[in-house]
Amino acid sequence: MPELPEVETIARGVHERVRGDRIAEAWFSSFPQPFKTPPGQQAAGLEGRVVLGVHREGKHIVVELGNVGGVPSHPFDSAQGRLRHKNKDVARVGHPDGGLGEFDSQPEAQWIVHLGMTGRLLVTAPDVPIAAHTHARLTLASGRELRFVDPRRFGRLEFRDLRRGVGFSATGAEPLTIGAEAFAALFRSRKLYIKAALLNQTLLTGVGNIYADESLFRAGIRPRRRAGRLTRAELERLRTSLRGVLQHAIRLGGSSVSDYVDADGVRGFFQLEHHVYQRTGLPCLRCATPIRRILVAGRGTHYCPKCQR
DNA sequence: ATATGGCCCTGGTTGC
DNA sequence: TGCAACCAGGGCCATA
Repeated sequence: MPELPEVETIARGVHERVRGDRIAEAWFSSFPQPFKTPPGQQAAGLEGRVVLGVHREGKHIVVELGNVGGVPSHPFDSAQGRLRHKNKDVARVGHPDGGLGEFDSQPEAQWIVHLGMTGRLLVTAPDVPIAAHTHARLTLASGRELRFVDPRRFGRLEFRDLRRGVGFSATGAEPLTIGAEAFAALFRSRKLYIKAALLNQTLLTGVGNIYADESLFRAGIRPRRRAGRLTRAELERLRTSLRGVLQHAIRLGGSSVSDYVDADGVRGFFQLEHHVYQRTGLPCLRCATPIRRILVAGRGTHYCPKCQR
């Protein structure tokens, strides 16, 4: 289940691999489920456009696209495509910044990918077999393909023409950068459980079930505390715990239980050392009390009854 | 306005 | 052993 750290890792990986490449052809499956924009409209908007960059907003991957007729700032050498594809250092040769630097031209459109529960965004060689539940295939000028695979179809694909509308922006605050004052204000006088509040994407964006449970454990707060009843000190512990666990997971390259696959299609199974998540009945790593599992906001919720008050 | 619960989906796990 | 029922949950929508 991709949350902020997994999506960040995937966005960075895709950025490094496809920046400067051109979308030659776009194919979409006939399932209606994953498409916020009709597939035909997405294909028409994507074909011919240049990928200026890829970044994360909340749990969304935003692909910034340049104009149809333009020349890519860093044209991809198709003969070297595979070599670059397999070696990150080589891939950086054409991109001195090597990261999420400024665009070289103004984005005209965006392709927005939400991975849902089981979505994967892969950069592959064209001869890699098509996985089951592949819903999108973008053939790139370099010869490689950008594929979207999603068995459960909880993911979403959207195309935005920036000349006709506004760009994508996440609904909630970024947990990595939000300050103490703004964080406390999010929960003030709210009656819902703090666990439910952390999952609410209109308050904070990017936090899912794993990091909600883990940050509450690290902050020593029970998931069924009412959000508005937390003290200022508890909120500050929660903010720093959340930021810390997210940053840690990003450093590890994202963590997940079963569905995370990195942009290369290589299983990036960097399972974070979860303290409570899916450790029901196992001893708490801090005090050895068995971890308890309850249901909050329809989600499995794990906590230590002794460490969390 | 705020909060809750049902629904969409398939694959892996559980239980008989 | 085999098969069916069950469970997982992010986001959206209807409802209270």
